Amino acid sequence: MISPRSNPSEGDLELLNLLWEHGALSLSEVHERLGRDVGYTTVQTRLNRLCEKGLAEKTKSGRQPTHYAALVEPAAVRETQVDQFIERVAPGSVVPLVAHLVQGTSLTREELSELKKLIRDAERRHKADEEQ
Amino acid sequence: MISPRSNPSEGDLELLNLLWEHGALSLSEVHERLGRDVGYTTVQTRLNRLCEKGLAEKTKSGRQPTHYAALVEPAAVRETQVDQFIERVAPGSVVPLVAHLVQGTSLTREELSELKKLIRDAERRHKADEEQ
DNA sequence: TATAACTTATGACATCTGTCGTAAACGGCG
DNA sequence: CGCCGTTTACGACAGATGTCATAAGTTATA
Repeated sequence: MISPRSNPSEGDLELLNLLWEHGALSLSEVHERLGRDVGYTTVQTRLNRLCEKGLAEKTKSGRQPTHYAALVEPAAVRETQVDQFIERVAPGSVVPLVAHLVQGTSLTREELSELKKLIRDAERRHKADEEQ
Repeated sequence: MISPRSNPSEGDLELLNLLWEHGALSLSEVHERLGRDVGYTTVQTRLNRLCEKGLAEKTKSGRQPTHYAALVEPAAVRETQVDQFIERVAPGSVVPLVAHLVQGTSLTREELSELKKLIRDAERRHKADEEQ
């Protein structure tokens, strides 16, 4: 895994999410898929800065327009983001945050069972630790 | 609840966390409690900007130095932050993020039970909705 | 090939944020 | 009263970020 030279900004993540979802994209493809109404060269600048930060790279093949490919893994970036977020928003108190998430109506039944399973696993690990 | 004129930045949250924890503080008190090594007038500027944003206010009583008091509730701010965070970091997929939290953070047994209860409640609400 | 369409390079600008210096205002004490 | 430490006001600056315009280069096609 290449280490990025700096943290992705909010806008960087907007772009990275697209590259993660669709794979390498050309400037015009990114511009299309950005739902928002933003200038073409704005997207260009932001993609280039993404490269300068080591978060993406330009790949050229034949006479296709340059494509931009993410250089960082979604899971890794997101985990770092989560950790930093907790640190700055609610130092040392995750429960209320998760509570808000779970109470927001968005979760499906499947997601709820997944979470339940995660918690059961965590409890098991807890118990195992105590028995040491 | 007063509505803030803009979103708290990362640095704003650092200050707000202090004001939420200790109540209204004077500039020098904030400066002390900020563990980091940062200039006195830096803290001054940042506290004043917090006020300009409608996130805090100056309160003067007698000949005490001015105190800064948060004007927004921690829970409300944090919930907004969580929602925005999810939207930009992992649009529409909370589970992996919560997974990382549950696995990475060392939650106590009590916290785990709380979470379990939250999920049970959410499942109940889910079921109730279906039976409509 | 010439022209239109698309792609790319550059430079510019405003705002936000974190950082600080300088200096004025204020309050207590000798 | 006059000095000194504290408090406050104000302005400045740099870097990050989002925004875009202009123009040069490239590709496809009529």
